Amino acid sequence: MNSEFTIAVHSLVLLAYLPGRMASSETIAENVQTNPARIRKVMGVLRRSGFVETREGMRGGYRLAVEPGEVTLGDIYRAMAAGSLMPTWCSGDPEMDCVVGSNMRKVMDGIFCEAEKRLESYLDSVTIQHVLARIRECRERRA
Amino acid sequence: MNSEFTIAVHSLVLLAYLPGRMASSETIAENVQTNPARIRKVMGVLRRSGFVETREGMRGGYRLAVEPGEVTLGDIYRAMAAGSLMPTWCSGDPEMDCVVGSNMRKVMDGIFCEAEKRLESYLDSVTIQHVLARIRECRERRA
DNA sequence: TCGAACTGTAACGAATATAATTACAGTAAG
DNA sequence: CTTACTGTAATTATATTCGTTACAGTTCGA
Repeated sequence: MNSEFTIAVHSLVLLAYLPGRMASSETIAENVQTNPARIRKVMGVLRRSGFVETREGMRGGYRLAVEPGEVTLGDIYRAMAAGSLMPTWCSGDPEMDCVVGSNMRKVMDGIFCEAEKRLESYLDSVTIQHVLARIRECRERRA
Repeated sequence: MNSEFTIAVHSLVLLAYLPGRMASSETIAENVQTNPARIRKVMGVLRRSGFVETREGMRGGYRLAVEPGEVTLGDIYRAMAAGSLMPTWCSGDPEMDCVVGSNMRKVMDGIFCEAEKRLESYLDSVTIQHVLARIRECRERRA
């Protein structure tokens, strides 16, 4: 799994936790524990997908553009990491003689494709709101 | 996803396609399109998990030790690539002050863990026999 | 209108992960 | 006792991921 997915989820949850406010890439980066440029790159994708609004210039930053209960991790996955389940390395070769060697790639593609559907369908059952709620549970359990 | 998983599935399907016979690491490597040392490494794991029998020395090699209809891709996944869904890179830091930053890691862990369960449950529904059958379908469709 | 505080983006380098190669000791068949 | 194998590890090559730096463009406010 792509770690940009994790960053995207973390950032959106943080924005949901700070409703209305603009958070700068530096603020988010500190919370996520990475550098601001990486955050800006991820947020660019989220902006183009309509999940956040951005404002450039002084007092600019990022703000959630959707209801936390309306965005699922599946939506974020599709925007950030679609196809990440399939390994880059593929076995076999369609040009070879053997039935197994020549068709394995296509068959495995189908399997990974179906596996990804299952994964997405689970991720679709979890919203940003859910994630934030789980985080708040952690706090209560500690208290 | 780990590409050793793909190699393992491919190898086992090939062995199921060549029932009874011993296949050498070189034969398998050619079919998979990689090098024999890599195959031997993967087969070592499959042997320790009981999926194949190996014989060293002349005319040695690998042979399926189980019924193709009895081994699922889930079994292979657990042997070869368990935990591969979770990214190595983690966001946040349990030591920090913010509720979000300090708990995100644990919450995401839980989500990836559940996602992996779903993935495994799908992979458990596909056996080596199924994969081989799909490959044979490719041949028939071509004819 | 100028400077400070931001985003957007790309280029580069460092660190890490993945795959190929090579080597060689051990084992079994003939 | 030689040949054809596996088992395993070390080394190198390659690809990917992540961090860093840089800078043009934008907006706010003094």
